[in-house]
Amino acid sequence: MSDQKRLFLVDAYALIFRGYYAFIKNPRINSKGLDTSAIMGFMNSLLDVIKRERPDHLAVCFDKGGSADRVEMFEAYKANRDETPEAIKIAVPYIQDILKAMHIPIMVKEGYEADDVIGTLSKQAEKEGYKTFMVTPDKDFAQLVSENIFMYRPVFGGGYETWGIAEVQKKFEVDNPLQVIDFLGMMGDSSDNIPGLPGVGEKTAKKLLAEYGSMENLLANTHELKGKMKEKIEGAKELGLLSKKLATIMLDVPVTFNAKDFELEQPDLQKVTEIFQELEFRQLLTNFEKTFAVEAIETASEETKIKATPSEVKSAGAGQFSLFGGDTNSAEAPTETTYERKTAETNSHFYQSVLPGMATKLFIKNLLSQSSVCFDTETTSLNPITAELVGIAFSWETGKGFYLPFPEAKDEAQALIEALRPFFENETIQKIGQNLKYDIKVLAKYNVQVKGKLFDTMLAHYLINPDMRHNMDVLAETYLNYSPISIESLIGKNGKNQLSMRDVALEKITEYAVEDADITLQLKEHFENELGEANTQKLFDDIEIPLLRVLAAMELEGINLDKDFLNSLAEQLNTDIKDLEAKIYEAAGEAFNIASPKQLGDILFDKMKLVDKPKKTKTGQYATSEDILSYLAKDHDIIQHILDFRGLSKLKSTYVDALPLQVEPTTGRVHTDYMQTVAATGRLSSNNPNLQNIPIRTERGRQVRKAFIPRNDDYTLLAADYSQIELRIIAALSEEETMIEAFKHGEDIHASTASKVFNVPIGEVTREQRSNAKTVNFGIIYGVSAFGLSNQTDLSRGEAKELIDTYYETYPKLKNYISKQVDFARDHGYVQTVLGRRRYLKDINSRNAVVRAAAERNAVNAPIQGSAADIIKIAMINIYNKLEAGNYKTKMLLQVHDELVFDVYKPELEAISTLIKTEMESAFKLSVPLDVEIGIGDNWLEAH
DNA sequence: ACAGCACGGTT
DNA sequence: CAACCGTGCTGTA
Repeated sequence: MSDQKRLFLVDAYALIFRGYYAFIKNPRINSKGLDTSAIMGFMNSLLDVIKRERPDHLAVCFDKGGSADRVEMFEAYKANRDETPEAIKIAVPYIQDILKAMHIPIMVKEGYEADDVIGTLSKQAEKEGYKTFMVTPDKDFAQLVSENIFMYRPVFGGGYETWGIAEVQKKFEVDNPLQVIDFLGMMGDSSDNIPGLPGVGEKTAKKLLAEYGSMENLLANTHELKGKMKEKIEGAKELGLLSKKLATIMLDVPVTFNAKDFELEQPDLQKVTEIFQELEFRQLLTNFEKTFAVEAIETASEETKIKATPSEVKSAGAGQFSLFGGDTNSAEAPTETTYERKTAETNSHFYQSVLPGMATKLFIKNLLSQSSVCFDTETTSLNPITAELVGIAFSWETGKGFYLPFPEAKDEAQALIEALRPFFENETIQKIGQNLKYDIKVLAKYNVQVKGKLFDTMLAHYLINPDMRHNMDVLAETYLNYSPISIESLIGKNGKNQLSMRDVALEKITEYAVEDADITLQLKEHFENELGEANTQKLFDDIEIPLLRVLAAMELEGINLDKDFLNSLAEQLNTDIKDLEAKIYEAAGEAFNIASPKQLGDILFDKMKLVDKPKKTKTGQYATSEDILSYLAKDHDIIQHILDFRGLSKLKSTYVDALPLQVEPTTGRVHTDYMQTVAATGRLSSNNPNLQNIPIRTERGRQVRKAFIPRNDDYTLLAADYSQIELRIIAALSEEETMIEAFKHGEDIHASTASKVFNVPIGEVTREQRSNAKTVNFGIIYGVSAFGLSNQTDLSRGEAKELIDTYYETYPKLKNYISKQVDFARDHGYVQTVLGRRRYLKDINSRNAVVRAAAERNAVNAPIQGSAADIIKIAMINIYNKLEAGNYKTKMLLQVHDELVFDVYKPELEAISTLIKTEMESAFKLSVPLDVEIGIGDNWLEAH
């Protein structure tokens, strides 16, 4: 690094606004009623920059009176800005006072914006050999970047990024930072009310810039443009030039860079302290003192000391630790802003860290003498496969708990977990946790099993109220009126600057981790009683808890993916997509972004006027969804091309391109994450990646399934599908004999329905009749209406209604069952599955007919979909247990609602096929037989 | 960077 | 018409 001097120029308003909005949800109000959000936000940023960068020279620049020149050019300039918030207006004089006390120059010139001041100063400093850093998030500044001038941009979640020439070239896709002006001029800026060229947004601006290099060159060559864009831009040449001028930062402001004045020196601590005291900035003052390495005053150092663990905190703002004594109404105390909710700071607690050596031995001895313990692992990653243990928190008594930090060295960590093995593998100690599947997976990577009875608070709450969310923070707030320490306060927001758990100080992580265990334990005590209802308890003990271990095993197993195959698929798709793109552009007469429904709608319906009165979406855009476009497909080639383009793009981006990226490098396999508490009906959901929506319906799409393959040549894939499980359930629950008989005789149920509804022999059912019958059969499960049915088929509203009526005549008990479900829901407020899984329907008696109808459909659908989910869950547990007990090499890999996929060790194939079929068909006894179809193959497609 | 929308993939 | 998840675009910030 060179020893070039560094100058930091701070864009005051940008940071003030940023700070103000950071606190917008939780404004800082001090005891005098003053909103100090903006001041605090700005000071935090300023101190942060000083602390990180230790600049030699620094100044803060303000706007004054707006830009006279720009308003003269364009009246509306910045005219649509909202009135500056009161808190910001108040903030400015305070901030300027603080800056004066800090001996930091305030640069401001009447009639100029901070941009211009900073621009002028940075160019002056450059001539004197300085490196200048412009502290601002505002992209406009990118035009000033040079070899010696950089942007220093705060990023969300903390931290900064420095933009030099290379970064600007990349972000804006330009050769020279000066072209940023052309870019801004073209696309405009709604916040500054720079008009820009009509119809030109970010994407188009980049495209035009790449082609023409500048606004002037573009305007000189508009004859090369096509279609609507040509028209629009030719009509706006003046506006374009004006926009560019407005976007240009001025470099001739009458200000002077004076190195001596700009030197960063020691602040006047006395004065700063006075102002901070008035504002009630306690923590900021400590921070300030640390930043300037001033001797901390007695009480301040005292405050840092008490944070050492073990810590006992009685209540926040306890007088004796208050810096200024007497005044405990600090604006920074969380108690001030979070109303009456309890927090770790207001609640008495005793959280201890257990350090290596004797303490650990004693702790484990104590741990092993417990009968029920809540634990929570802290790790380096959310991905349990790569996660390393950072520590584990334990609690078995409300308000108390312990935290065991784990060493970073692998062998030492393994040694510690070995010491804990007797606890985790103890069959008699109950283990309590929130989302235990995660902890179990992490521990499995250390070769430790979690044995004994489990209580998962997330699962418990899922059964108590499936429609809510089940994260610990929500549960704590709802049931304990308690706000846990946020993970963000430890490691920052999710993003590239987020810290690892490893980087968190022991005292902090102890408070955080033990609090989690403590709260989870308290939630367990709460939920235990609520589960009391006989059925819910059984569902919990016999289904969800055992299933958690099954899912953990399936997820750890993962599935083998043929990346090469997908890559070749991607290339084919690419060629076809390019072809379609060319055809579409030709038909449209111009290039546009086909993937943008907005642009597509404009082309089809504004420009080409393919239809008289196009349908609009609820937001007023033209609707371009598949069902609408396919009506037009036969009349216009372009539509078919668009539909094909859509289909192929979706295939490529969502599956073919995305899946290979999801292969876990350490295992070479794809590990989905099954969510056990998301779907309100009891189904699982799958993500990262979602393996429950891999295409199958179209020829092109189903190729993706060929990429899912057995682990090696000794294995084969087996897919086991429940056939028509939901229809069987509704037939059984409604006791509809006609339908039950059809199933008992192994008839094609849709053909059977068609034969009865259309009154023809089953052998003479036409393809169309069967298809319509199939739609109604499914419709029934979803609580169909005539409107919905006619949308799904070629039938008119009237025909649809007639079909539904005949259907109900054919299956009278089915109709009866549906109204019984709705009545039950009205009386009890919930419906339930065959195993007693409940779904509460608060809208079932709503006076709003639309809302009520939706609740009624749920009343019909939830028991059906949910019972099917219950049944396959039972099958999964039983199969898993048999595979384990029989020491089979075969592994269960995937669940897709009514299908299970296995990696079968070939020598076990015969035994396994029988085992799976038997277990699935006998998982639950209905008055209708369950039927399972087994398929085997070298990939998932073949196995069907 | 994030939220909301439109769209489309599965059962 | 039920239950989900992921991608890309767009406007706001």
